[in-house]
Order: sequence, then structure tokens, then C-alpha cells
Amino acid sequence: MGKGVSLKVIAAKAGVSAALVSYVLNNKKTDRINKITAQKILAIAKELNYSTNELAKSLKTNKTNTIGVIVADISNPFSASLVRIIENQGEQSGYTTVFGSSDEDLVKFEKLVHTLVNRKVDGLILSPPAGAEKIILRLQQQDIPLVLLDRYFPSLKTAYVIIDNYAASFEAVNHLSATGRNRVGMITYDADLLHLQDRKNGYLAAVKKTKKRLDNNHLKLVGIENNVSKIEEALKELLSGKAPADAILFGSNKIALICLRLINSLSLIVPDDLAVICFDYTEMLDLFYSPVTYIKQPLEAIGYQAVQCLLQNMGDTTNTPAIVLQAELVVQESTNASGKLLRKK
Amino acid sequence: MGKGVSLKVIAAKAGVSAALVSYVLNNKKTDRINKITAQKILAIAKELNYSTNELAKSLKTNKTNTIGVIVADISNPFSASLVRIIENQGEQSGYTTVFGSSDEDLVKFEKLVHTLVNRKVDGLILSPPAGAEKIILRLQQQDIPLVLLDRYFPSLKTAYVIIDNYAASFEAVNHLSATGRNRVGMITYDADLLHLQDRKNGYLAAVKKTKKRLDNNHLKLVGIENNVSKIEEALKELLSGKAPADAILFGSNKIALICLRLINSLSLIVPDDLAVICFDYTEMLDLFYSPVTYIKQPLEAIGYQAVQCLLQNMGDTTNTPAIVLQAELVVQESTNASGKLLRKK
DNA sequence: TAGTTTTGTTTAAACGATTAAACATGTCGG
DNA sequence: CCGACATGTTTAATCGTTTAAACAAAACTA
Repeated sequence: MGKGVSLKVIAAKAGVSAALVSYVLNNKKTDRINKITAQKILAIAKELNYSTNELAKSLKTNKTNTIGVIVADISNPFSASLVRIIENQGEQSGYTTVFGSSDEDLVKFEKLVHTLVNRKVDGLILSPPAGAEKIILRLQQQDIPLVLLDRYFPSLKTAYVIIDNYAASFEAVNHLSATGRNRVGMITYDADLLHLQDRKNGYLAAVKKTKKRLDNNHLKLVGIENNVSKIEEALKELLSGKAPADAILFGSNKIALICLRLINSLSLIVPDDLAVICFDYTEMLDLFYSPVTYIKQPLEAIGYQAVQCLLQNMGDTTNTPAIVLQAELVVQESTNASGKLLRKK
Repeated sequence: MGKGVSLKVIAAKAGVSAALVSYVLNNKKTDRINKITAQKILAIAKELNYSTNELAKSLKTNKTNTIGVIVADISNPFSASLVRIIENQGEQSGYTTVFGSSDEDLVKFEKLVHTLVNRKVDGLILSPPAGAEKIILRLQQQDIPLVLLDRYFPSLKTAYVIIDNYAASFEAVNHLSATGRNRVGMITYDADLLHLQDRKNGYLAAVKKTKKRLDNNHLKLVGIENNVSKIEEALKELLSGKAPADAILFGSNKIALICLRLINSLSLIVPDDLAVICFDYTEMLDLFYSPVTYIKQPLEAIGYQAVQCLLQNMGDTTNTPAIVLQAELVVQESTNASGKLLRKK
């Protein structure tokens, strides 16, 4: 391996001590240092193409200027976009971001957390899987700054940034009701995670509010592992029987993909026969023949707030801001009340 | 910040030297060490919840067990999937992966490379933007193991993993020709990057081979910044005039998205009036009313090979394997020769 | 019993930086 | 011409590990 150029090397070449080189390169004690010596040192540093060994620096300063981010799955477009925003946002404040995917797996999550902590990240932005309370708690006991993303645990006093999933679902169902849909169904996850519960509960509350009889068969819960046939089955059930749904809210973009693909191959027409709304935007929603109405999470704001909260929490770990952002319902053709089709006949 | 538990702390508590603790915890010199002492040390380490400071360890051992990956844009589903595969693949070999997005911007790319190098990653997997030759060369001079991903520079002797873009384009056009399309167009990038040139040249060669008159107007080049109106304009041009294209090959998933969205709003029918093929798979292709035929890059294989090549290059930087993988044309409805529509009428 | 091995543990330097404190000079006022 | 202050640079400890080498005591060996 090519010998690294260290302060010592520069010092030797310049005939000074390593300490002085450090001062010069970091612009410290600038009032004291001889300009000529400083110039010489800078010249040599440039000539040798010196660059700091951040490992050593971090070890000494106890600061890595790194934040660790754990999402469920970075290959999910939703996570990927968010991660990108956090990456940019962090950079603005001088932080490098490192990511990992937990796959909603507690063991994997814990392993990732460990790796990041042992590498001494300055703080963590986490989308923890269900059951991660103990892990989070231990991090707090170790005084490691962190903010939860997209999820939160009511039993824990942490900083978090979430969207109001309850309101988002509620608004979506309201929109469907208001535009004449009578049997609004939902396919979402059967999970402990509170943000998913909120999506479900928002739906239930809105359905109840319509005074229309609440038909349990219109809420379909599927596993978070996104099993294709299970989800397809749920959709088929919703669309059959004596009171088939005339509108469906999909609890995630994964669910939406699977269902829309299936709908493509069925004989029913969106939005005439069925209105659909999807949680989270993906490019694909625009490509469906009837562009899909969706619940738009304010990704920029989420990413921004996550980093800001973390910075605050880094200053003082007892400072745990809780940010709740509102999602926005973006109405497109798939919930068109008129039933007039824009798509090609 | 909560005092870190260091070897020294354990050593003190156990009444031994830090060195001995290190030996025990790393299972070195196991034959020599007293079992009882070892047990005691392990117990204390567990009790204090010790975990290695990887910073210090890396500084000493000159190994971080980290590989750095730079892609164009991690929020692009293609990159996101690949990155995920690399992440998993790296983990198999005991490496943590850290990512960054260059946005095809040379300055940003260089900055990212610097950051990763200063953090002493053990190796790099890079999708360099155009003009990155000097940067790559300097890395090689510093003996930093690296492998290029998806791209390569003929002027440089580096390890790389790419797909045969020329053959992929060629095959796609052939397929269109063979299924009766006569005026095959392409919209792709006007870029120096060789893999993009290859896509273009494969198209040109295949068109030439059909013996049909090569009409320059059927190849549209757009900027890599994916300007929406420029791309839409290119599409409109292809579809108008005296010899409108009856088939189009899209040079990337971004281009495809923009064009398919526009096609959705036009009166022409895919595949009857127009066949389309897209480079790179994305979920969205399945949601288009006429599922889109695409050129499938073997992501798993690419990710696997990238990591393997890097490991080889880490062992010996003069070892620069060049892997060329073949893409696969996945034929779906959008190039259906019969013109029979599966989509809803 | 003295010498050699084996067993068990410690010493100390090193990785590459940071930084308080000490140490030289030089300059100036009185 | 001497103490005080300013100027410029070095010393040395430290961060938390690793690891070769030294050391000490016990256990054989002859």
C-alpha cells in the first residue's frame, strides 16, 4: 500500500514539528505562526497531496461528522428518495451519511445499529422495525443522539419525525366518500408498528363517520413481508361478494404495485368501476392508465426535519423534538368522480 | 457523552493489562492464556457491555472493513436496487458498505471520493461521471483498490463490471425488426460515457444490418440531465413527419418514464401503432397498460461480480478483472407483433 | 540443582492526529 | 540592562486499539 502522507512526513520535510503542521493546516493559532513557515508547510502539503486521516482525527476529537441512517429497504423508491434528501441535507451541515437496510428484521437492525455505533457515528436516524424499543432505549442510555423516522414508540421519549398517517387515511377515505364511493375498502399491513396502525385507524374512523355500515370485509390486512399471492387474494376478495368495494385505499406502494398490476388484467375499469388511492408516491403511479391519486408524504420536509432534529438532539440528548408533518392528497384520474375516462378507449 | 468502555476499563476492573484483554477478546494466543483469567475478562466485558472502538482498531490495523460505493443517483430505482445487492454481497464478506450519489457531477464525485478515501475505505466501487479519468488514475497511483461499475474508460487499466450495452441495443432492435417494425427509433443520451455510446452504436449497427435506409431522424439524442420538455420534444419529433417511428428504444428508465407518460396521453396505441422497449427494469414498466418489453440488466450478477472483483483487486491492485455481462431482453406486450391487445378496450 | 521449557502476563511502541503547556527567542519600556 | 511581553515553535500526553518482544514464575529435564 502506498505510504500515507502524514503530518510527520510533512513536518520532516519542512524541518518543523508535526504539531506546527497541524496548527497551520487547521488554521489554528494563526496570529502566532510565522507567515513564511506557514507558506512553506502549505506548499509541501500540497506538493505531497496530503489529506487528513479522518480515522485518527476522529479518534482524537471524538467526532466523526457522520450520521447513520437505517431504513427498512433502501431499494424501495420511497426510502431511496428519502435517503437521498437526508444525504444532501446532512452534507449542508458538514455530515457524511451512511445507510443500511434492516428489512424490518430486528436482528439485522440491531446488527446495523451496532456497526454504526462502533464506528462512532455522531448520531442516528432510524426507521426501527417492530419490537425495537429495547434497542432504542439502550442507545439512549449510552447517550447516543438519535431521531426516529417515519415511526415512533409511545413508550419512549425520543425525538421523531413522522407524518400524520391517521389524518392522511382519514382524508383519503373522505375524498372517496365525498365523490360518491359507497364501499371503500383498504388493503394494509397487519403490523404492530404504530404508523401502520394509524393508517388503519384513520381509515376505520372515516368509514365510521360516513354513517355507512362498517363492513369488516372491506378492510384486508396482509403481512408486512409483501407476499404477492396473499395480497392478490385480498384484492380479489374485496372485489367479489355481495358488496364489492367501489374504492380501495392501498396502505403502501408495494401493495399498490401488486394490486394495480392485477387490476390491469381484470375487466374492471378505473375509475369507473373502482377508485384507487395509494400511500406514497412512486413514478409508476403516473404510468397507470388512469393516473393514481396518492397520499404524498412531504419527503423534503421529512428529510430536512430529521436532520435538524438530530442536530438538536446532538447538542443535548434530552432535547427530543417531536415533529408531525401533514401528508397531502394529490388527486388524479383514478378517483375521478365523473367516471369520464381520459385513458384511451 | 457516556464514557466509552475501553479495554483499559476492563483491564482495570479485572486487574490485568489492557493487552491481555485485547488478546482474550480477539481470541489470540488462546493456547497461552489462563482459562480462568479469560473467563473473568469475558464476563466483565459482557457486564460492561463492551464493544470495540472500530476507529481505533482501524487506525492501528489499517483496515476498516468498509467499501465505498458511488453511483449516479441512489434515488434512481436502478441504482437503489444495485446498491442493495452490493450491500448484501459485501456483508457476506464482512464488509460494511457506504454510499454516495454523484449526480453525474465531476466535482461532487471527486469530493465524495475524497471523503471515502480519507475515511480509509478498503476499496471503492465507482460509477464515474464523464471526465473522471484523472481522478481514477490518481486513486490507482495511491494504490487504492477499485472497480468501475456500469462504466469503463478504455484509456485506463482498471477492474470493471459492465454489461454489453452494444449487444443489448442490437438485440432489442433486432427483435423489433424481426417482429415487423420498419422504422425503429431510439431516444438516448448525447454523452461521452462509453456505455451510453455503446447503446447508441448497437442501435445504429442493428438498424444498418436490416438493410433499411438509415434515417438519422430516428435517433434522438438528449442531455443526461433528463430535461423533461427536451425529451418530450424528441418523442414528438419521432412520432411525426413523413416516416414516423413505429418502434422506439428508450435509452434509460428516466427517458422511458417521461415518454410513456406522454404516450399515455396521445391517441396512439401500444403496441398496435408503436412498439416500445426500455433499458433497465423498473416496477413501473409492469403498470403501463401494455407491459413494457425491457432490457434486463443482471443486477444480482453485477453486484456480485463488483464485490468479487474488488476483493481480488484488494489482494493485488495489479489484478484488474474485466467482467462483461450480457443483458437479457424480456419480451412483454409492448412489442407484441400480432397487434392484438391484452389491455382493456 | 541448574538449566531449559512451558505457561501466563506485561511492557512499550505504534497508528495519525490534536492541543494544552512549556520553552525559547526577540523586543521594548523604564 | 533587566523584567515583561510578544512571537514562534516544540514537547508530550492522549484518543483506544494491536502486537512483537520482554519478563516472570512454574514445571520439567537431566
